[in-house]
Amino acid sequence: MAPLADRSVKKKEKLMASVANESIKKDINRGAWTAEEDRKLAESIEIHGAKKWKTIAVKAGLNRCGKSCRLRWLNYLRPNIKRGNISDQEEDLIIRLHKLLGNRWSLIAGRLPGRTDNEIKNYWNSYLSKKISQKEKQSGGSKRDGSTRSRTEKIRVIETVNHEEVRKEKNNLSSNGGHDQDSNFSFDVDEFFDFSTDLYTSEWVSRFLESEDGLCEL
DNA sequence: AACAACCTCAACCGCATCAGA
DNA sequence: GTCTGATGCGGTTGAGGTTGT
Repeated sequence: MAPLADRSVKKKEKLMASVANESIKKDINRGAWTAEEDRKLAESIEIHGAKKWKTIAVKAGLNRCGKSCRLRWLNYLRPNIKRGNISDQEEDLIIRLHKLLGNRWSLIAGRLPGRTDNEIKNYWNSYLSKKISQKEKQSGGSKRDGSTRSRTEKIRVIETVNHEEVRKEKNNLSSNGGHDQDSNFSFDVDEFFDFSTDLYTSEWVSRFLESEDGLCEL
């Protein structure tokens, strides 16, 4: 691995190279937030509300883009945020919801009060994905050693497994209702379920979670 | 102790969607 | 209808910390 200083230089070069990026043209602050910036952002949101992020950034006197402010607020400064130590129950819920919804992190986060989509995504990518890989290895599913995969590749594998599991879940559910049990049944979760409204998703997920207790074997 | 390899998580990027003009 | 700016989301990156040799 390249030394930290080298990596930093490379990152800067990469950033400067992307001339099209508006924020760079305007010489906007990037990287880690300072306590002072956090304070200014929180104050500005208190006054203007958590909307119009560009305005909030300007009014707060922050040399940041609106997107960056929004992300900082949602993932770090927002009240009632739970940090660290994801409980067994939460972990179980994440696994079950991911099985159902795939990488829809915001929807999953919506079912876990105080948790952010970013946190759940990170937790999945850094911890749960490995747990599932190990589980797969134990069941003799993969010929290749999981440790040799790149992270992106690992995620892809999980996604594939996930879609297969979702299909099975739906077959199970539909068979309960006396529907098609054909093993060649092809299922597209996006086509079949309308995720366009949170209300629908929320209701459906609740019913799913109530009805599938014990389905997760991890 | 020094270095490399690995891990975690905050932050960024690009794209899609939405809302208002 | 379409253009434009704002917002939201998922994928990816990389700084800094931890662990292994």
